[in-house]
Amino acid sequence: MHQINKITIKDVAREAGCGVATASRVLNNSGPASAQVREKVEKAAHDLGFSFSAIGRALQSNKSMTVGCIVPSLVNPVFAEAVQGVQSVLLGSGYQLLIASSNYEAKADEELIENLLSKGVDGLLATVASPSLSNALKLAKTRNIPISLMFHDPLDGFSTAYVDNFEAAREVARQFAHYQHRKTGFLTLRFSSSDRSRNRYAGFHAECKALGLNDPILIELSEADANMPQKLALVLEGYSDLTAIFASNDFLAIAIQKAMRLLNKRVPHDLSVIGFDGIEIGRLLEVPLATIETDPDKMGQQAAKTLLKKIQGEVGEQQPSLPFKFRTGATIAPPRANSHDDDQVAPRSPSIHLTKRLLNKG
Amino acid sequence: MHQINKITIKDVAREAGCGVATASRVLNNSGPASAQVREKVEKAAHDLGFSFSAIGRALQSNKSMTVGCIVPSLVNPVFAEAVQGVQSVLLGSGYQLLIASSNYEAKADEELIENLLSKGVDGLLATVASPSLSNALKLAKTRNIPISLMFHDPLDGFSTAYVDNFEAAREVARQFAHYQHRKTGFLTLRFSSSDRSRNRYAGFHAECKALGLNDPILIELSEADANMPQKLALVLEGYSDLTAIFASNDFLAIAIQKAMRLLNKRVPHDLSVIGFDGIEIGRLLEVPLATIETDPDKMGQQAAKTLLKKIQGEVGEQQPSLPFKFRTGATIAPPRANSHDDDQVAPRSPSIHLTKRLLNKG
DNA sequence: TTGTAAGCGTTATCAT
DNA sequence: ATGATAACGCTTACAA
Repeated sequence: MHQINKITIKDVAREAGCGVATASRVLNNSGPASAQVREKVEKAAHDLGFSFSAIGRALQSNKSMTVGCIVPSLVNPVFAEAVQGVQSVLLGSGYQLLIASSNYEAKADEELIENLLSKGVDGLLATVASPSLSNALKLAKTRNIPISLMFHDPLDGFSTAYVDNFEAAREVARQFAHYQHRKTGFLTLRFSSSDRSRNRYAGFHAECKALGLNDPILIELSEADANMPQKLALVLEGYSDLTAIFASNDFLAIAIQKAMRLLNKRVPHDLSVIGFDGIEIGRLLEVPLATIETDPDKMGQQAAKTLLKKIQGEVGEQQPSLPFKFRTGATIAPPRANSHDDDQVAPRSPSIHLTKRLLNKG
Repeated sequence: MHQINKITIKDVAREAGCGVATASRVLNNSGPASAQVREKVEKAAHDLGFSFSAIGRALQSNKSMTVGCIVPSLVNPVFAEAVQGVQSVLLGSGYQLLIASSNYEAKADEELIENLLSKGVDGLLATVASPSLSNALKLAKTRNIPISLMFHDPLDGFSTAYVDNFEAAREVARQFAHYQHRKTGFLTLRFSSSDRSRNRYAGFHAECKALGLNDPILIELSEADANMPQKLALVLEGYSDLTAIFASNDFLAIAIQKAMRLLNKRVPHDLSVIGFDGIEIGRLLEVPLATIETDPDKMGQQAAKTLLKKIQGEVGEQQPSLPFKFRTGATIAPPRANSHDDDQVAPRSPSIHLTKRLLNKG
């Protein structure tokens, strides 16, 4: 019951009273044709509502005019913007995007890429758990399918569009140092499966060390911790000696602010926070978020441009890392003079009591 | 230089020393085969690293195992979540998603859908400027390609997954009425090209009328207005008699809060605000956003499920509208007693002066 | 149980 | 300038 009415080039040729080759030539402007027959073919195609089958074309030309793109998530605005950037570049190019999101699962990465390959994509844009361990990416290379990575640091044999997470994280350490913080933490989700997060921590750690700060505490959250401010508050309570936290992304940073409010504490008075990504909403907050600004849209654009070059047989060499910028905000300030000046309005309830209260809420 | 190494089923057959039909039957478990040859074929396929070409299959079976999806934007979290919902449903189904975003442009809608059709998608998920005016959608129907709309109100001949924008907007009016507001506004982007926005305004307007409030003022913003709090502030200044604004989405609502801060006014003291969508971040704000909560993820899921049913030849009947819920927040309160109690700390500068100051900033 | 061959829609080659 | 035909990778009659 599906697909009635499929008009093929044969139909057009028959209607126009010519051979299929002629019809093809006319419709593609790919060869000679008398004005006579040209007219007839065009009329026939129009009358019949003909449009080419990309599948037939793909089979014959070995080009699908499709680019595959795999990202961990589309809900994360960082990736969504990157994809948007990709789209904007592809728009005029004749290529279309086949998008898949892995939900941050390495296994899904593999399956989806294989699927993309079987669909004959002409190129691959990817942000995966681990490019170097991906057999599917290896397979793509074997088949000589152009690949551009996004968000990943440069890696042997791949080209990538990225910000230098390590360097950006060093800047965060410098900012904290500048504000006299010594006891810092790094808050992240999925530390083990995100090279971005690991690189950020590494850079942060290295620069803290270099500047003589304490080693930053690594705090890895579960999905649930991150999504429920109450739970996050409980976690943060356990680290009340820290005066500053570097959040691996802006959402976490915003969640921290919320959690601190639940604890009757204030940002930046009781805890300074710096985020990462520079999402737009950070600017609109009552307490504008200090963060590392990046440009995922541009990242997507760069990756897509490089990929197109490669597809067209050009070199598509590795571009330098994209710029980042520290955007200051009201979430960072010097630490309180010292822990004894509890002149806060809200009394600090004993931890265990507070914990119960919070749990009952959640 | 591309696509070296393409292993086809012919190669497998040759390597296994059998005919292609046999290889196909083995690899698909679609017919008889001796244990002997079965083994050989499997080994050959494995050794050669064979994988099927979806293109070849699509051409022969007239099924691409691909579903096309068109949304106005992926950066808008509402659509991103819907797409995520779609993906989650499609995940186990064998169908893959071909995504396109139109950037809210009706012309792009048409082109992209046609492109999708030429790629032989087996079904279409769409959120477009105007389903009823879309020739491309008409074409899809002509070809008997199943379609599910998302976000659109029910429309003759289409099935859709949606929330009842009209009803939801009435609830907003009721809330404002309950808090004694009489002078309200409706703030939106792209009023003319978004049926959602129009339906929301219609419902809001109708219920305001029914409850005896003033007719709500329709305020349509340009992209620039919405993205720059300073500009938005200028706009809002022009409507200082309003005591409550219904923002067509949560981002606008958050932007209003920011703009009011720039004007040295406060939400909800000087202006009550209710948003739409219920994005997560609204909860995390210092002043949690009152809004209409919807579930775009579920919307995507429903649309995808219905579409799959249709593709498989089942009925896929229209589902009822998805539920929405008013989520109260700190952005709504009764209007100030009256305009003369200017006991604010910040003096209200004369409009013209303020305007200049703001413009210099932006 | 197995293999040969037709056909899906297109384009390129090669005669005419 | 035009048209017949092979080829792309696959599945499915059909024949053996």
